[in-house]
Amino acid sequence: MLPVLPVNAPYHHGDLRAAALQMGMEKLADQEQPDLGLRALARDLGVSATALYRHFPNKDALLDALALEGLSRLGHSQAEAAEAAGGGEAGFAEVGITYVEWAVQHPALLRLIYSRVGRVDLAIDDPSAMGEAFRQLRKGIAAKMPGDLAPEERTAATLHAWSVVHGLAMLILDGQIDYDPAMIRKVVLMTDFCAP
Amino acid sequence: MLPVLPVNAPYHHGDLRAAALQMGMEKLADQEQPDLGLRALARDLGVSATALYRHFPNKDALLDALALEGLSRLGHSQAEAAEAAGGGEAGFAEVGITYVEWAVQHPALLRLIYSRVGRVDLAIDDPSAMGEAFRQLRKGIAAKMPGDLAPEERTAATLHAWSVVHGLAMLILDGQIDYDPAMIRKVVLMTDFCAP
DNA sequence: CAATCAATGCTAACAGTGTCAACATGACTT
DNA sequence: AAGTCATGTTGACACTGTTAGCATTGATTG
Repeated sequence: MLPVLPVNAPYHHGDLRAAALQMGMEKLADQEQPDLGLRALARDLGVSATALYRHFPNKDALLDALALEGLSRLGHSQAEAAEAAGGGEAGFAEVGITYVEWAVQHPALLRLIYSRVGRVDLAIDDPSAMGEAFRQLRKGIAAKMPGDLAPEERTAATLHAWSVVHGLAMLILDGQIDYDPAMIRKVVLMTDFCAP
Repeated sequence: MLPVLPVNAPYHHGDLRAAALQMGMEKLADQEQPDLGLRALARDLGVSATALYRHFPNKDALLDALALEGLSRLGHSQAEAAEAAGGGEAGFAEVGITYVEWAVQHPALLRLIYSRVGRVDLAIDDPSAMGEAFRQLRKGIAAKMPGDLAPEERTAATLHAWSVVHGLAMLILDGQIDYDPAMIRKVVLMTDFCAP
């Protein structure tokens, strides 16, 4: 977290935007509840606070960018897990479990994502970002459910699965329940959609 | 939100602590994402910022107190709903649904609760607060499940039910899914614990 | 009843923040 | 080589949480 290029630093940084995002990601990875202050971040980058305004309109935009990047990484992890499990129903289960495991491994980042994902600006930047991250979930659910289900039931089942993994992740992050991989598996797989 | 007692205000407020909590609750009820600044709150109370330090050691303590009060109200709503439904299995379902509905009606407050409920200070203030709010849930789950279930399965089922309602509430609050009472019912009631 | 004292209020100040305006530097274009 | 524009800088403003020190009051004593 030391200033980058402390000596012989050229007047122009080269790629401050990327450096800021990387530094932000590191802070999010290191601390559980990092204070992503604009000034503090600039200080760690060895740059004046206002320099960041050449790359982001304001602090919110910077945090949105970090959240967007996190969302992308989460989506990739899920897709990887699904593929590794051979897709299909097993792959789908893995997507849900991966969601929770990823959240445990990146608590600050997931929290940032969810604190900003409802904001308009983020949606404007990339309307499909959320869909990208959760498309895996929806697709898997559709494949898993009986084909003759009413659309309403289908929607309910999708929301149910999504709620389980998201709620479980949040409760673990907030320290309400202990982290236990086996228990996570059990809870996520419990969503079985037995006929109503 | 105008200053209380703007004229002829006595030097001593009377019960500033209660007034601050009430004002905070009003702000939480009014705005979706209120900025509960200590100074701003004091201004609205018609009082100097530092006066609040006679009643709360710091801002965190004030927010903790608000979160604690919110937790209590949530618990009461759930207990009421369970009783109104006649207890038992129907009552239990109502507890879950009430959780989500309450979250929708008090978005800022629920968010505050969950942003602070993991903190040590809150637990120290009232170790049983969280248990109080969710005891309804656990009790209901225990009554609903088959009696011969292994403890591990029982725990998993409890976490599952908790995760569903909490995740659903969060997703609605974050604007990920639309508010639809009928759909909420359907999703919550979908937790059926069919034999594994 | 008067004196004291603790509770509760106040102002002033400090460090920190996000943000804007105005100026400086340097890399690329013509 | 000259000029332009992206990118950096300093300085300032308004805001925040917090502390120290002082003022006022209601309650508790002698």
